[in-house]
Amino acid sequence: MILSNNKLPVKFYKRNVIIVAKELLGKIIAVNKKGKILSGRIVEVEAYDGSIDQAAHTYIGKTKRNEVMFESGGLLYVYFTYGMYYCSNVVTGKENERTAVLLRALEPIEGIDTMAFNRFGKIEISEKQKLNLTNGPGKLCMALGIDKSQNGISLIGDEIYILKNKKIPEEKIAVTTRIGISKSKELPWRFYIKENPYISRK
DNA sequence: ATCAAGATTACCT
DNA sequence: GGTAATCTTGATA
Repeated sequence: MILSNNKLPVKFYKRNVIIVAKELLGKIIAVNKKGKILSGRIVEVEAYDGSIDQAAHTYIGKTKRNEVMFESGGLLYVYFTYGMYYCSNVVTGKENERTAVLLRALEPIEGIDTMAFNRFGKIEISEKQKLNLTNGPGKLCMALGIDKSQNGISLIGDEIYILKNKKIPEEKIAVTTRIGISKSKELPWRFYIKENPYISRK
């Protein structure tokens, strides 16, 4: 059973997006749906910074869609993309810093049966399907039941929160360019835990 | 009003 | 490797 009295404090989030991105690796994100807990260990993330990064939604300035990213750190930014998927981000930095960390993959921990149902419509899944449960930004939102209604909620609240866990040492963090973008491709802002089988791809 | 692009995924060869 | 699915968003008129 995951305890919810060990949440990361707001201060954790109000720092530079690259630092927060790396430190989010290994932490536990939990969703509390009417008392039912779904949780997973964060194993892959990407940083987005609207001040210099053309791939960030906030690069163009504030819009209705991206306004949550302009708030100060500690909120969840959820957006809808490709007509069918949601993606979750952790807002970082100070107000108007317009930075966030995209959650790209989790290692499922608690509520795996519910996640399996959310993803595949059934509870019994193979080992192979288990690896495919939360290994992508759209997949993990589907598994955890995250949608637009959670856009802007506090990560210090009771519905969605992230728990403290020991820091992943630098030598176990892989650094690469980000996936699925066409602008600012060269920025090395994707981070994942080396050797982890639940990452979206090598 | 119309349009192109998109921080993706599943399924195909 | 490639591509269809599916629709919101932001830009342009």
